[in-house]
Amino acid sequence: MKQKTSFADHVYAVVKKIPRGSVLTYADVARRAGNAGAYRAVGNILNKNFKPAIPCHRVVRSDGTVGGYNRGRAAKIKKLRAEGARV
DNA sequence: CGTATGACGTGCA
DNA sequence: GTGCACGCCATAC
Repeated sequence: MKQKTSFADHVYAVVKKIPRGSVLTYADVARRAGNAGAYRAVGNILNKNFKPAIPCHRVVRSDGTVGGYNRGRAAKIKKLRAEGARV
């Protein structure tokens, strides 16, 4: 069957399902996407295929640090803090 | 196909 | 606790 869903599509689906006030790590997203260990690709895909419908700002590093954001880490941190995330 | 890149993760000094 | 280097996987060229 044609795999219309690439790893990136899974990542988007997972990130889109992140509830407000919760944050997942890149490793977590990669695990849910079906490719644990591909946390490297997760960040890469989000960075190259950023979508406004995806709360990618809820994806942080395993350390709890924000990491990066196409709009600026400050905006991401501010958003996460507004939701109650610890950054 | 091979090389280069990256919003990462872990280990070590 | 901080900084540097290596390794990992997917995507782009």
